[in-house]
Amino acid sequence: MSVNPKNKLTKVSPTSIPKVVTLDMVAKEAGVSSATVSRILNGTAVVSLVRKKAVDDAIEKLGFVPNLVARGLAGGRTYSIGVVTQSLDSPFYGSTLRGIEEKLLPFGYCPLFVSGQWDAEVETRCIDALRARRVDGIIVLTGRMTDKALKSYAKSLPIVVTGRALTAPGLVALNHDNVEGARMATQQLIDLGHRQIAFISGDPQHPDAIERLLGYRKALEASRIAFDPALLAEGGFFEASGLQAVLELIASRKRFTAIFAANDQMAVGAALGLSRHSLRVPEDVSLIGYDDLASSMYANPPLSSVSQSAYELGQIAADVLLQMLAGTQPVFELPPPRLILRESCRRHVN
Amino acid sequence: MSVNPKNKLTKVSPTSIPKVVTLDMVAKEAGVSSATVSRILNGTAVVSLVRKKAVDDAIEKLGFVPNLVARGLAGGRTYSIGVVTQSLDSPFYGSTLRGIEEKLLPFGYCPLFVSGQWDAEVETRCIDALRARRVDGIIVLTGRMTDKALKSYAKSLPIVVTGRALTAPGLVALNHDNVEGARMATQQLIDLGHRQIAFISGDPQHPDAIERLLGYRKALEASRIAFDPALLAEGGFFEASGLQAVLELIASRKRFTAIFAANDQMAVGAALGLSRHSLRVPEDVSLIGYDDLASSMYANPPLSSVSQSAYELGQIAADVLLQMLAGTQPVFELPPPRLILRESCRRHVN
DNA sequence: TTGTACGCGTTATCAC
DNA sequence: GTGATAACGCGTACAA
Repeated sequence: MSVNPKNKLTKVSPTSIPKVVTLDMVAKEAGVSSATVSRILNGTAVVSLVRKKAVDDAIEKLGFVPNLVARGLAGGRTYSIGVVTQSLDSPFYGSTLRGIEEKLLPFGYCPLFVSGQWDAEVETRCIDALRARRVDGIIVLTGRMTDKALKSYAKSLPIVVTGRALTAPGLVALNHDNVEGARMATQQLIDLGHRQIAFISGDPQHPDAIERLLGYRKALEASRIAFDPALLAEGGFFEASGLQAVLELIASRKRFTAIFAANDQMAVGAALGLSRHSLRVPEDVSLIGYDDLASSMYANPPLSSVSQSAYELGQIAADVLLQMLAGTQPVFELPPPRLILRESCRRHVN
Repeated sequence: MSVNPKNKLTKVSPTSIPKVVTLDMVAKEAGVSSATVSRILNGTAVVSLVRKKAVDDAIEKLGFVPNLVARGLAGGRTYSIGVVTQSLDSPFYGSTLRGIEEKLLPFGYCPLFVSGQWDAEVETRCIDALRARRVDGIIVLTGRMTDKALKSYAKSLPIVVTGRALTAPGLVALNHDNVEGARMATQQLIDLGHRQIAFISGDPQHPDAIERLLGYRKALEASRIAFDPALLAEGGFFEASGLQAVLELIASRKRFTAIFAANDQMAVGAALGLSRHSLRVPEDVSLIGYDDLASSMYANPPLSSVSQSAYELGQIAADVLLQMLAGTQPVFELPPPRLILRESCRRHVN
């Protein structure tokens, strides 16, 4: 039984000052003009040390906290970034949100998360809501909206979007190489001696799904394995659909020795479906997923997967937006897909 | 292979108007005063139909979108609610955040999520940041901050906090009955004939952990089973700690036929640890978790768990805050813990 | 270096 | 009902 080393007390004195303190009050207290206080707060201009000391003391004494709403109105920048995710409880995007937040905070920016629910109309409303709140920029995670609509928004606001390949002024797209990731996963199964490899695709509306199917087929072709539509099962990126897909696959009596699922959630569902029919992973069927969710390491058995580092993606997206806001040409490097091998796949033996 | 029924086109026309349109411009266009436009926008007073029509047309024509920052400054309310969660990628709180968002949006409020990282100081900074942004109210999910600090904040801002039992003016606490939930889970294992029931606790700094241990002991006492410290393993609420705890338990050579883990993530880790030693769930060891994560239904085997309906919790928290903002005495009912039985536990046979 | 004065876009308080 | 006009709290020319 481990002992917690840092048993530090959690006593924290709140800054709570019920009264509202304004910059003007600080100015009065310090005996200077409000402009001087503002200058000190923003480092806009050089201020004499005596006055600076007086102002700092006054701020401390009164417990002054700048009103960011007023600052936003006056300065034109709100120091908040809109983030359109699809669902706040997505295990994949959750890490991305964390990456965004951690990158933004040190620079004084605060993310404003809204969810688009995989619906173009909802997304549009989200973006409009963010614009009404005068965010300084927007990060869109994948999304269903058309490229055209996105480009149009980019005219008035810097935008970073993931999961697409397009370029436009004021718009940077961060596109993960799904084809290559899927190819790697499939190739791995081929290298392990598998020839009947089933593929559980994602929602065909989703570009990721299409690209991953492409990568699957690409690997098969490279090894001169004929693509068999009977080995293709359509899923919807959630666990339930992976389970369903495997049940259909089994019911079809089509033989397969391995499954590549277009994401980890479906892979987990598939694993359950297999065990329902007493098929063991990896003894009877090898299994690989996609996304490398944090939980996949603890699946039973630990799931092999293609990592597209959701957390880093968030950090990069935020970083790129920060660069755009700074007015510099954004430079960035997207990590390539990485195959994470765990215990869910093994060599096929006849 | 299922066919997607709603193959609706995703064409959405963006509201994008690069030019900034102000309320004054609308007023000029409609030939009325800005006050009238504001009144129509907010329904503050009765306006003649002719003018209303003119204003509505002008709004439509110019594509006017109210500046919520300016509105916040002038009106004193920002229509945004601060939400202090602990980690944006928590599978448990993710559902809660979704519940909060879905409840708030229809009322014109927008949640502002920040994460406290299970650290009282970080939380304090979060709340200060939210106050600087002039949120109308705050929801704190559990949190490490002292009750005293929280009460102090509540003096200047309505606060809803989960995972605590305390009352104060301007403060409502939504407390889940952890003791009862843990008691139910343990009792279930006892009812199944288990007598050596190990308990993997959570981070002892966390009130939930303490209460769930209490519930575990309460159930044992009720059945006159002596509490055995050797069956207690300390975890930290993450998968890794559940795995570690089980390995320690096994290494200690202490016999046990069932495990109750203080949350699902540790339960999943524990399941992996058991399989590392060729112990099957539930044939050799029964297992119950806590939280009923969305993914637990698809664990292998599907995990029995105590549900505290994270999603509903979020909805209720938001609803209570909305009531406080409306000035009414909040009424609400917290759902009791529910035991969700799946395939990870079974009757103990000698 | 420092202060004055105005503007940011909206709501709220008056009179009419 | 409706329209001036004063806040709201801060940034920033401009002048000193």
